[in-house]
Amino acid sequence: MDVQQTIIDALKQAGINATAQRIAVGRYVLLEADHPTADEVKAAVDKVFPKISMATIYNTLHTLEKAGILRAVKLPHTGRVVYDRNMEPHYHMIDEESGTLTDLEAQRVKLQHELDKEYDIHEVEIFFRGVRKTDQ
Amino acid sequence: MDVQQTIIDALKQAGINATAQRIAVGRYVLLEADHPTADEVKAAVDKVFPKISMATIYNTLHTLEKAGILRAVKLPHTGRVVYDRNMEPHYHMIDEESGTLTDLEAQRVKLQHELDKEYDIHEVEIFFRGVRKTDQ
DNA sequence: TTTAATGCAAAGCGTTTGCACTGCT
DNA sequence: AGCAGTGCAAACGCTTTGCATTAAA
Repeated sequence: MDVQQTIIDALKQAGINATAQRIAVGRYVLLEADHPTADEVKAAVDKVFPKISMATIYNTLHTLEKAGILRAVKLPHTGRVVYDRNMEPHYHMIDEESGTLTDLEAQRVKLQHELDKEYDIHEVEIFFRGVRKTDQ
Repeated sequence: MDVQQTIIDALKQAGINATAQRIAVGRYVLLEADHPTADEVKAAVDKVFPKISMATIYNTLHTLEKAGILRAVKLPHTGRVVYDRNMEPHYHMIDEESGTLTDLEAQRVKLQHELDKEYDIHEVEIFFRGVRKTDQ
């Protein structure tokens, strides 16, 4: 099955009408990209689908979010939004040197607290910030 | 010792020239406020010091940040910046009902991971999101 | 034909900037 | 006079909006 069809199926499964623009955006953010900003999505999609408008980029990203197959992450250092196709529980490492954002599977971090006594906790967001050690 | 003098001393200690505007802003963000936005700082300071400009608000907040006596926190749900006078290591709880931000002392949350093997970690930011349980 | 999706341009919001003005020293 | 601090207004970057146009069912 080709990539195009994979995306069309994914969109349909999510209840999203698979238009050409949505397929192009979906293909990039759901299969190819790694935490892109909206700009980067536009730049990438433009190559394949010139003249797509920023409004459609945002519309589509919001549609994917609402459908539960994409997540917007607001970065605390820049304040910018990046899009994350990893829908599993996970945290983020921000490499201060490169600016790169890396996913950390939830099981790599153990959290202990007694906040449940006071709160119904719906989500825990963690950003680690640091630099990758030089391998030696 | 009165409040005014406390702030003047705090500013001087931080190497900041204690102008009238800075005292007004400092008094609010360092003593009175609880995670205010820049707007809220302006609104509060305006009562005491009408016609202060947004530029001066931001200038002063940045000056306090650079002096290490105030911290800017970018909220992941709204993307807005709030100012935090708590300079001890701590995390944040966002009450989804009220929008309130509460500090959580670092020792209330135990974090275990082996990321230090790969990274020099400079900071860990945690946002808990949930609602306060109804006392029963 | 009537509904959904798109594209454009304008507006919005919070923040930053440039620059002239003020007021201490 | 010199200089840090201030205020205004314009610019900024990203995102959202309104609305007319197009494509699709």
